[in-house]
Amino acid sequence: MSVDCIIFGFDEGKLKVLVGRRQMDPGRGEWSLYGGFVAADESLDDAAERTLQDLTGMKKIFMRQVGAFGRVDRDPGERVISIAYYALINVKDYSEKLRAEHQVEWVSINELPRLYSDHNEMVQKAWRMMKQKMRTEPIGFRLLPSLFTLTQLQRLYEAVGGELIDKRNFRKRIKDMDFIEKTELIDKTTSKRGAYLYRFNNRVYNEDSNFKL
Amino acid sequence: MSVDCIIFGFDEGKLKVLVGRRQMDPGRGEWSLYGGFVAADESLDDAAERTLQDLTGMKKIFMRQVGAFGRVDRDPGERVISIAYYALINVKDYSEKLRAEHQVEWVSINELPRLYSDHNEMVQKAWRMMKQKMRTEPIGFRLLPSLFTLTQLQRLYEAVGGELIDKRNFRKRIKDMDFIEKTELIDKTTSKRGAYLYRFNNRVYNEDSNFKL
DNA sequence: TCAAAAGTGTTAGATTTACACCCATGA
DNA sequence: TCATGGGTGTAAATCTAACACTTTTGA
Repeated sequence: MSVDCIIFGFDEGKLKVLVGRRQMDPGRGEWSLYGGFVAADESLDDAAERTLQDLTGMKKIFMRQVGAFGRVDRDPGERVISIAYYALINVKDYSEKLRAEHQVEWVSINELPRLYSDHNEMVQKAWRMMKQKMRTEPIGFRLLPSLFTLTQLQRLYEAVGGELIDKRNFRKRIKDMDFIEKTELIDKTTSKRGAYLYRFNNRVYNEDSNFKL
Repeated sequence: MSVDCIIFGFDEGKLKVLVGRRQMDPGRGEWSLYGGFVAADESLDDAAERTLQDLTGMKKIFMRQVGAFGRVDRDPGERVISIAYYALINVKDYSEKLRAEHQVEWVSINELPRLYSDHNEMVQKAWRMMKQKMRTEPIGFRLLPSLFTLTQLQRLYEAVGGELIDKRNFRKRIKDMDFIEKTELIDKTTSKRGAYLYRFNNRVYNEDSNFKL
């Protein structure tokens, strides 16, 4: 009984997944998701949470179950049933040191190599679920810094949805959502002119509550 | 490691679930979903399929995984992780004899009693997923006889969605879907005038392919 | 001065919703 | 003949999609 984590990040305008070389037999050296075993005294969710924290050092990561994967021959050694979870983190919040220690790296979801066992399937299913959830719940902000520009947000939705979005229509929809607040701060790293920084206000969201992108 | 099945049926204008009294300890006698254990040499899907067939005698039942349920204390005896599956069957196709033998009955989803362990959670999640899928994929027909009236179909969507639908708008949408074919047959069981019977043509659906209700 | 990203409204078309009456029949 | 469920169309409102130019500023 194990858990495997599909950890999504957003960087360089691309949706990425954290993958590494498998450290144990069978399949040592193959590209793989990061996972762990479920202890006798912990729930599946707890196991996933612990695994995520072990890898990233971060707590309270947004995480959802993808499902159970249980082909008989999915693990060439003994029989292992694995529960997949996807998680969303901000790439910049992840300690480079920890990342290197665990020998995992961010790979664009469009350029994923063949992964160990059924891990590619897990990624595809996780992506599908995450995409769906991102349309109707404000979870995308977990992939961004707490202050972000509208262009960044748009690029995120484009990367996840896999298609370009009209800038004016996108911004119109954002304006209707009061919980996406414009600050007076300006980010000048991506343009000479600079772009206003926005923030997601969860308190306001919980009052008025409706999200659709 | 077990599987639990949320078997949906549609009868008397209501969405129903097949539940029975639990036959083993712990929890003997409590209302419960029908389940079974996963054998060492079968996949999760195979285990669910076998369990469904064992209960209903039917093969090739439409079935989807709901997810893994793994609270440590979810089973008061030893630790059991369960994978829930939902399935759709036509109530009329289910042998009354088999049903009685297994001592399970159809209970309206709105009148479900408290079920064993976390089974109520499973049902709710299954319902949510099924509802979602029924909007965009033509799976609802599995809950109906192969010939059905438009009123039956509408009642089904109302029962699953939990709200009333405008008759004319509903029928307008049906007309746009060429794979829902009107036959020349008339059902006179529900009205004096009689209503045309329709059928879902999967072949046509696979050609033209788009469903939205 | 110019290249590059930020910012901003309008309009046509498509989709969705609301709504009320006649039809056919068996009892 | 009448009660019951079957069947049908239109118009307003809303939502969606397409589309192009001006602004700011650092190099």
